[in-house]
Amino acid sequence: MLNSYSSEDKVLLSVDCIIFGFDNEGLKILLIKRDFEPERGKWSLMGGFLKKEESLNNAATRVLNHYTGLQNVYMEQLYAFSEVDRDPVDRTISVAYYALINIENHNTELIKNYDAEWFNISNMPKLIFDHDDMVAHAIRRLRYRTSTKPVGFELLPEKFTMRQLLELYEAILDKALDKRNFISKINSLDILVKLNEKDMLSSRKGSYLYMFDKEKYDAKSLNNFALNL
Amino acid sequence: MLNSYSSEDKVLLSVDCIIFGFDNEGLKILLIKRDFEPERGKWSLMGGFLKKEESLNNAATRVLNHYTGLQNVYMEQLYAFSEVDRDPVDRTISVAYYALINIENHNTELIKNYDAEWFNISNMPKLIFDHDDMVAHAIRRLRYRTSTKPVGFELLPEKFTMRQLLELYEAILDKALDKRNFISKINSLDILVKLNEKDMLSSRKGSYLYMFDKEKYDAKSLNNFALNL
DNA sequence: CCAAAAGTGTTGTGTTTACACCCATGG
DNA sequence: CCATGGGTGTAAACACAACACTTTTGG
Repeated sequence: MLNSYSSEDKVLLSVDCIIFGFDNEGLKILLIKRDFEPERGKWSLMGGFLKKEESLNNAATRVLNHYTGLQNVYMEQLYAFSEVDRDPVDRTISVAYYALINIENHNTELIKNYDAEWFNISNMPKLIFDHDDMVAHAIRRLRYRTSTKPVGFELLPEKFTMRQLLELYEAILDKALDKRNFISKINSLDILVKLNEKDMLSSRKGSYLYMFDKEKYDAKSLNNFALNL
Repeated sequence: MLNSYSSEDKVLLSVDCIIFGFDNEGLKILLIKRDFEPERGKWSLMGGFLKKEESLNNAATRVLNHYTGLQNVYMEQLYAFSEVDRDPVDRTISVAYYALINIENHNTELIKNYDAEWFNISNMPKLIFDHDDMVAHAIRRLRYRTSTKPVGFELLPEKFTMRQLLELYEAILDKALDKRNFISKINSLDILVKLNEKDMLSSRKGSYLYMFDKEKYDAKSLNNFALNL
């Protein structure tokens, strides 16, 4: 009789998503007002339970899509949170994921219906359960990941200015960066294309738009792009 | 009726441990010969199921202690593996942990009884299920962690020579390091104490023994010791 | 013509790498 | 006395950090 591990305990597994976005006000995360007990009305990450016939990655993707309407989003598994009393209702282990989205692309209708809201990471409400820990983890991981892989572009529109890119890195790393040094480091990586097109909204002179050149980046097959900021 | 999420699926959760050790032959991991079906007789990581009343960290610690007799071991959660068909017997999500132990300290009787064996990481058998992935993950994480936190010492005896430390880093990073540069980097961190005691086994001249000075390290409260090797 | 942001290089400092010889000792 | 590993410093190349002025143009 070997087709089950019959005497072992089974538990609930959930995923919780830390959804990052970026705009000219800084780095933000998307939170939802919980509409069921316990902790109804408190702010929470977006989550859901793992179904028996899906992987954790699938579950995280499903949850993200459900709340934002988005697909093909950069997501990464963070950590499994498993303190026995972390959820007062039932024993639940939660695997946290973070996602990087272009804040302009998601379905604003959808998030309004869910009572969701973007919060600046420096100005966030207290969250339920251990969700604050999850967010802290996510920010640490995002800092590491952005200095190691070109994932920052996921948070920007397809075409962006150097100023936007600079401000993105400043927001993620939470420190001021030198404009000239930053630009020459980025240029030395040789993974952007400069377009013959300017963004005229931010200044009279206008500033050039750039795009991330994924082909070029992949061709280099760096396993680590070591952006030492 | 709010004291359960009653309609959600429950699943089995297990932990699997990648146990690293180091000796003069290199970096090793401890594997066990599986003694039940399926895959009886194949090599496997040491694992066990999560019990309802313990956290994942507790479960990992319990499993490690069960197989090695060790306590107070450096362990870190790696990643949750959740492909639907990863375990043919039953739907099981497994959270991988890695541990760093001083290979001389564990209970050799115990591991003999369990049909366990140390394998050099460059010379490992194929493992069951997705355990090879877990090991690959663990090695990557160990590389990152050792260049960022002083965890390498967990793999060495309390007193060790510079040569041992050098060879440890060479084994972890899988590359040759320059002896003089390595020693001056380590010394510049100022976290070792040089003892008035030599190891006379490795050479006629004898080489000085060192200890990691945790107090000194903590006092500096570096959040990252940036050993750029 | 002026306010506001864009764009652009150089220099000093510190870090990293490459490299080779003498020392101490047990046998 | 010699074989073996232990221990030590310097110079060149490179990467990083600090720094300020000119350009453009809409209003």
